[in-house]
Amino acid sequence: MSKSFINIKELAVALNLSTSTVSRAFRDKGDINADTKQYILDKAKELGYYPNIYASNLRDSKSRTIAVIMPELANNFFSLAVKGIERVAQANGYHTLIYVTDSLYQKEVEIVEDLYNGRVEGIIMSVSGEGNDHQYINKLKQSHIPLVFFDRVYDDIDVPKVITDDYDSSFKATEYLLNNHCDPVALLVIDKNVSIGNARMKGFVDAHKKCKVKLNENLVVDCSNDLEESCQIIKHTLLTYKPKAILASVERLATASYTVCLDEKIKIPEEVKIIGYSNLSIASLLNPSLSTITQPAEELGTKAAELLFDILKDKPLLQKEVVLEAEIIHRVSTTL
Amino acid sequence: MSKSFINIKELAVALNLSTSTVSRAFRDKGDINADTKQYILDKAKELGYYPNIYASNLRDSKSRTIAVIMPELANNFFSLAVKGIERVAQANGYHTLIYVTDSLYQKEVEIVEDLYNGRVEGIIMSVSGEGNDHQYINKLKQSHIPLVFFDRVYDDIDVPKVITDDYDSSFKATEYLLNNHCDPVALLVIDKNVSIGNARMKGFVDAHKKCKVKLNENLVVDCSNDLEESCQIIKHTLLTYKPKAILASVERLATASYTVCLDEKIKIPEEVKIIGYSNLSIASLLNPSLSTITQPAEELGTKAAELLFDILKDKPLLQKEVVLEAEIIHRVSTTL
DNA sequence: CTGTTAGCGCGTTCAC
DNA sequence: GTGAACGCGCTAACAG
Repeated sequence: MSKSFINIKELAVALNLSTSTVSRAFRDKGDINADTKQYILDKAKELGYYPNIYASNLRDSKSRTIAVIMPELANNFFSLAVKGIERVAQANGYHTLIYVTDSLYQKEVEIVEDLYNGRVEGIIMSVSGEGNDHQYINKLKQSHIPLVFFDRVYDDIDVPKVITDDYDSSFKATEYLLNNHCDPVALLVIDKNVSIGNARMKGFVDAHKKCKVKLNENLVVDCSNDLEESCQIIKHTLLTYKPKAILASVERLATASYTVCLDEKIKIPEEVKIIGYSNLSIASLLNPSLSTITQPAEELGTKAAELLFDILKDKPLLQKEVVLEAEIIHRVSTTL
Repeated sequence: MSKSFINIKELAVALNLSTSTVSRAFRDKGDINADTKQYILDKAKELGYYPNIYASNLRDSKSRTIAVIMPELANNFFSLAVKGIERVAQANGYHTLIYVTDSLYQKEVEIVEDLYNGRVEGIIMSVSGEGNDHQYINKLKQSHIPLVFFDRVYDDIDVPKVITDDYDSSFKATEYLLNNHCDPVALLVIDKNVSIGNARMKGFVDAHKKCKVKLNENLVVDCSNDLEESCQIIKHTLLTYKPKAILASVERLATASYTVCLDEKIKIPEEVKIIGYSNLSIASLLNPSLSTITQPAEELGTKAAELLFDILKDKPLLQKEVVLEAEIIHRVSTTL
């Protein structure tokens, strides 16, 4: 840090008091005369003294800082989630570090490893590396740094999780489509292996079973993080398999589908219906208005942060897993 | 922080070496035997030793942390900007703290004051409190903590700024509308006093002068941070003054205008044209597609972060003020 | 190349 | 109610 102008010793000298007395003035135990305390505080303000946070951290083994690690930030879902987290942290007098992995497992590992040293008291994470080794997470336990997952989780790691019931929402959305003559329906995912993609896929598959509709494997479509590439894949799917409906597992793929349909002059919802997981506040302003499965993103973040602070405060955890409800909102894009 | 299992002393004992030798193994000066270094690193890994970051911070007066302070996070512009900042920070081996003020001046002051103590080496901020006292910013200088403004700035504070030419883009957009028989045109702002709102208003006013169109003061409309309230205000403006065009100074007000027009069955662009400052990636998917003035949000963040790191590295600053260009994209909502 | 020593700034004993 | 002294964990001098 850039050196603050004055430290406790200098302030003590200026006040003709001991450093311990000065220190006491900044803590809130009644072990100091009210007058001297005020005297000290006034002088401190005058001289611009602020206790060095890192010395305190070292002394107390407390950093009052948490970390949020997520695959991306610049999207409606994650920025809302972080907003919720930051708000709770601020309310608890904590600071919030953010780390974006760009969906890269290796980056996630590096970031977490950089946190073993105690920089933060706790971590809230939405994961990037399902299908990879997760042992590095366990070292966190050794360092006594609590971890809470939200939305995208590792099922094989036993930490508190805050999620929405992706299986259920996907199942319901798919069932709705199948029951309304939208066979075949295509599922667009980013990564089948990620917990989210996985649950949403299972719901999709099981809805087919329930509706006794045979599923064409080619209609579970792995897209890309790259928009251009995804559009190509979607276009190919649309032209080749002519699905009557699309279920997009992330917002980006829903809007990409719109773009493709616009380009290819495929009419929504007449020729293809579209519904997608999305936190777009203006879904109703799209052309046509987009049907959405909307997760309570901010609440997810809030809840995850609250869980983390419960742990930090040694409160007994009521639930290891919090499942919030997603809302399915049918708009014009799935109108029959 | 939660105590890491083992400290340097214990590791040194386990290795039968001195702490300074151990310390050297973790730094990258060539002042240690390669073999002993490897020996130490191996043992460290085995025992799960990680240098305590706060002890290092204290020792070196370096935190390798920066702060981002902004009015809001959950919107396209700011989340993109933060993405850019975080990326640069990560590339420099720095950590990024984020703070959201909810556009509250008082919160901004509290947050900044909480940073005087040297928690961070530098601050990147988009401000919330134009029209208030900014003296508290100057204390940062006393603490030698560099500050860079982006997008929303205090003109009376002399620190590096990364902005777009809001006056220019607003002028051009307004001029376009006035030259195409869209008189009167309404300007929607959140806060006339904020630098952004101010520059965008000046451009708006001056375009009227240039086009020799008399400006109705009632058509510079102060909206709210609350969506519902803003819609009411916009509706009132639309019904009372019947503007032929709307220039929305922030994305939220553009989409709110769409919502009002949808509700009131006012046709865009036939009855009213709409253009807005926006980073919506799907502006072209709206009904009708939205004309936008788009700022290079991520680049703004990137540039601000680069400037800050230049300062931290004592590089000479080439420019006190970086002005990036916004792009005006006309779509259907301003079609004549 | 390695060990010894002396703080970084603060907060908490324990005396007085 | 206040001060002296120690140590949190680490690293930079300095010596050897």
